[in-house]
Amino acid sequence: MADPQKRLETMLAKLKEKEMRITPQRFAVLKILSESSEHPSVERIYEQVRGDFPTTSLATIYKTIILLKGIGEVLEIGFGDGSSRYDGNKPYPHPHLICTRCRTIIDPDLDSLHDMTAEVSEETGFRITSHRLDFFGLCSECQKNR
Amino acid sequence: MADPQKRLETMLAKLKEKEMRITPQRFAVLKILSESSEHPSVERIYEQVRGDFPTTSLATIYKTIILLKGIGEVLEIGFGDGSSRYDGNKPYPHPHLICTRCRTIIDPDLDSLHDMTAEVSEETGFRITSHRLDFFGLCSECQKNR
DNA sequence: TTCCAAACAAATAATGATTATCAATAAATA
DNA sequence: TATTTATTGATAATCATTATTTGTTTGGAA
Repeated sequence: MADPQKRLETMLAKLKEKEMRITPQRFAVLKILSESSEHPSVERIYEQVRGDFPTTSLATIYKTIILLKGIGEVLEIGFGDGSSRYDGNKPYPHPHLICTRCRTIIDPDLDSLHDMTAEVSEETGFRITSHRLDFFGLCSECQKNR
Repeated sequence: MADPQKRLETMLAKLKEKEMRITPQRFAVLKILSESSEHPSVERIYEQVRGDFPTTSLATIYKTIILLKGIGEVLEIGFGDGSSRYDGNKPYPHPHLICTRCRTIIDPDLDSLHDMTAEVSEETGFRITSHRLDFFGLCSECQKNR
């Protein structure tokens, strides 16, 4: 998480540019996304927004997330099971390291990945638009605790 | 798909080893998985099995797939959306190249990936047990047809 | 071979995350 | 301020998957 304030402003600017309204509920979601490094779930965002706006509906969170996905300002990280988590700080594809026990997600550095896309593209003739690279395992903490 | 016959035998042997029954329905599912290079969906497998056993239930296909996942003989490939496809030929993690238009899945060669796991593991202290690498885009065919 | 217990199949109900619907509300525009 | 449009909140619908229930099949003991 580089600079939450700046990230928030970027997202706000993007919404304005697209002539979308910045409602209090949307603002709350954006704020949470910009400040979170934990890759929150919809449910988690929902709970936090309800802290400020107790009448907020879960549907509104979903709609806001879909909106943000649509304009490329949030990245969805789908687990193997149905559930998803969201990254509002790095909305472009990047590798994740997921602890299958405590569900922590961290973003490892991995430069070597960059060339792969070109390699695959050339090999197959695909025009590659996106990718997904996730590693699953146990974080060092969870390795200790049994 | 190296040798469907051999692959089928391997899966059968694994079931036997685990003292699980090889029922006609299960056999049909194994056969389809071993012969398919198309990475079929549950629904697709279901349709095919119904060709031979018209009374087969969708639940049976799901249960068989879950069983095979459990003993590591089939790999689930989850799309971004809810749907999944299955690979009974290479049941270990390997990269995929997915056409978002026609939903074709191919398995590119990509040796460079192998070292990544070690790199990430060392960098983060994770004990990595699995991974997932998927590229999304348009296959050459779909690039032509608009 | 017959019987029994365990594994399995089929049919269907339940689940649960996500999506759609729609009346009420809020914001933008004139 | 009146009008138009987007958005919200509440709730219903969807749909893939999972659980449940009941009846059937299987393999082994007697």
